[in-house]
Formats: sequence, C-alpha cells, structure tokens
Amino acid sequence: MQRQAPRSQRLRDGSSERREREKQELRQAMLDAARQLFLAKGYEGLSLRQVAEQIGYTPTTIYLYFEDKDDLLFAVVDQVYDQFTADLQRAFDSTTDPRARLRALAEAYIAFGRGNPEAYQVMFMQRPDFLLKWKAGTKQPRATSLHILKHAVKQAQEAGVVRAGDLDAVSDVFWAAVHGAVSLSITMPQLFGSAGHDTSFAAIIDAALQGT
Amino acid sequence: MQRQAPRSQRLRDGSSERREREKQELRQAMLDAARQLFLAKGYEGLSLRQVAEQIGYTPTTIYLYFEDKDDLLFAVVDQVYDQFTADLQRAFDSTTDPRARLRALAEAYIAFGRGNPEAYQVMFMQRPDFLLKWKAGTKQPRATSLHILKHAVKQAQEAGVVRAGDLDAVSDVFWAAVHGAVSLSITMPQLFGSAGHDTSFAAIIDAALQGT
DNA sequence: TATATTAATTAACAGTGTTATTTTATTGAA
DNA sequence: TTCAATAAAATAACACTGTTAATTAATATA
Repeated sequence: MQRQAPRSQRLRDGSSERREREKQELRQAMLDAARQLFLAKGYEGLSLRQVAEQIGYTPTTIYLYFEDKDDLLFAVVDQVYDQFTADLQRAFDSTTDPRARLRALAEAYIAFGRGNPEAYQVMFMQRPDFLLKWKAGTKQPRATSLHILKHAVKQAQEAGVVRAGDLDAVSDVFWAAVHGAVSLSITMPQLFGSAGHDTSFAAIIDAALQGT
Repeated sequence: MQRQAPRSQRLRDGSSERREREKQELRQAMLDAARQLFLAKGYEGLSLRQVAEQIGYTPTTIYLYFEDKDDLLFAVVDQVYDQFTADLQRAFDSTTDPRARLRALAEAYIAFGRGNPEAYQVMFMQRPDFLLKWKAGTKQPRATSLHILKHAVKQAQEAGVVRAGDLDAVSDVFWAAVHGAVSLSITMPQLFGSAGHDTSFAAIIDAALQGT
C-alpha cells in the first residue's frame, strides 16, 4: 500500500496537470477568438457571445476564465503592450547618438501605431485607463513604456541637442507630436496626410526634433 | 360664405403654424435632453430611452423627428461644430501677422478642445466620420473648418515665417501638434502635462511654430 | 461504487437600438 | 356637427448586449 502511494500520487498529479493544461488551452482559445474578433470588428464589435460561439461554448463559461469583458479585452491587448515596449526599447538601443535615438523612437512609435491601428486606438484613445492597469504578474502600470521616451529626451537635453526646459513639458511635445500624427492618420486617413502619409510623418518627426 | 373663406383660411394657417411650431419645440426638447445626457454621461452614456423618458415620450417617438441615434447625436454636436469654426475664424481675424495668426489659431484650437472635451472626443476621436457629414442645410462637409488652419499656414509660408515645403504636410505638422496635445490632455490628464498642462501646451505651440 | 468538487449549461434580468402594428388625436370637408 | 382622412404617439416585439443565479453534467477523490 505504501509502495502504491507514490504511483497514485504521480497519477493524480498527472491528471491534475492535464486538467490545468486543458484549462489553460481553453483560456488561450478564448483569447485567440477574442483577438480575432477584435482585430476584425474593432473595439465595439467584440462580443462575448460571439467569442463563445466561435470556441463552441456558452457565453457564461467565459466568466470562469475572465472576470468580465474588460478583463478579457485587457488580456487581448496585454501582449500588444509588450510588443510596443519592446519596439521602443529596440529603437532606443539601436544607437547611442541622442538625436538619432529620438528619431528612431519616433519612427518606431509611428510604425507601431500604423501597424496596429485597432490596438493603438484601444490603448491610447478608447481605453486610456488600461495604461494605468498593471501588466500581468507585475505591479508596474503599462504607461511605464513611455518612460523610455522621457529617458531619451532627458539624454538629448543633457547632450544639448534639444532645448533645455522642464523635462516633462519637452517630453510632452515629443509625445503629442507622434501621438497626434498616429491618431489622425488612423481615424482620418482622408483628411490627414493628403500629401502622402509618409511625407507628413517625416515632416512631423523633423519638427519634433527641431522644436523640442 | 366667401367672406368667411379668408378667415377660415387664416384659422387653418394659424393652426398649421401652431402644429409646426409645436413640432419644432418637441424636436428642440429632444435635442436639449440629448445634449444634457451627452454632456453628463458622454458618448456611450447617451441612450434614446433616457432621452425619451426625460421629455415624457416613448422612445419610438424620437424616430418621428430623427432618422436614428446617429442623426440625433450629429444634431447635438452640429452646433458645436459651428462654435468651433467661429472660434477658429475669430482667432484668424484677430491679427494679420502670419506668425501671431498661427499662434492665435493654435491657442483657440486648444482652448476649444479643453473647453468642450466630450464634444471634441466625438468630433475628432470617436466619430471622425461626422467630419465628412454635411452641415445642416448646406453641402459642405464639417471638415471645412480645418481649411482655416491650412489657409493660415499657407500665408505664413508665403511670408517666410514658417519653412517652405508641401503645404499639406506642413499643415499636418501643425494639426498633429495641437490635436495630439488636446487629445492626450483629455484622455490622459495624469500622464500628460505632469509639469502643468499650460506649460506643456505653451511648449507645444512654440515647437509647432518653430518646427513648421 | 458512492461522494465531493469542479465545469458547463440553462434561464433570467436589465439594458440597448430599431421596426411593424395599433391606438389615439387632430384635421378638413360634407 | 358629424364623418372620413391624416398625422402623431404608444404598444408590442425583435435581435442584440453584458452579467448573475440556479441547475445540470462531468470528473476526481475516498
């Protein structure tokens, strides 16, 4: 009997592991379906009932894996926040020249927004409160990504390649320029960038670098 | 009998006028209630049932005066578009100096956004398609207001106070700067303008004027 | 094999915008 | 002034939405 104990223990662990794995798989299936619907139909078009139908479960089952719709939506964009942070960090690391660094950051920011328009809208336009939520597993709000921008501006100030003055204000100039450009190009592609979006973006980056 | 004809004519006209007047009053009551709810609860919080309850009618009656919810919402912000245009025009007319004119326009744009945050969000962030709708009674899309900006930029270019280059692109720089500042200050007051919003706005206007 | 636990479903509530139908009120004419 | 035509408003219903409570089905444990 005592010899059987470890074996039954192993069996039980094995089955509970399997259960846990299946739970994670189902959770992931919900995330995948939600992400697909979100990318196809946008923020408004994401419905729990459609998510449930797509994975072959009833809507209420989702509540066993997510607190509510907000929780699910945040989980969907959570990985996008990671990508955004990684993109900015990569741009930051691409050079040590303060001026080139700022330019690289601006280009990366704009490229992210244009490459992920639906996600960018949720993150910076529709649900800005998500920026204050914590990244899964950590205690850092999502807005931390923006510290990279501020850091680069600070370095540029110290190097004397952008004008001195309140760091926060100068960073805001930079942020407002790129955010304004990205958001206008996403929501009003007809009105913004009529000379070609790339032309406008280039002009905005130049202005931000000269004007800061 | 023939003498009575004009009198009954007058009576009929009078009553049909009264009917017409009452119809317009009811329509205006709907607009007022909708505007009040919209300003209190924002874009999402505006519900036809609540509008109806506030004026003491059933929800379906609204459909006798407006095509649908979109039509009602547009009618609510329609007058705000007029104010926006007037504000920009007043700034344009405040001076003839091209540089001061651009600065006045930027300040007016920002003041409008900060003074009407809910309306600004609908106009430029949530329902940008409204900008392409026609002003009531005309055939001009709402975006025409932005031509004032472009006009001022063009004059400043010709005067040599802002850099030459594609007019559309240079205008986009100006627009992106002020829109970015306004939208960030509305949706992320904690993250934007931590050195004081006025400080950031001043820096952005300076940058836009130097950078364009 | 019986019991306890967990997972998933069903049913329901309170909302939303919207359409078709029916009732009510008002008008114009015999 | 009564009657028919017209216009206005209300009722009822549909198809959705997110969400909660109660019930059934499946699984693990003893």
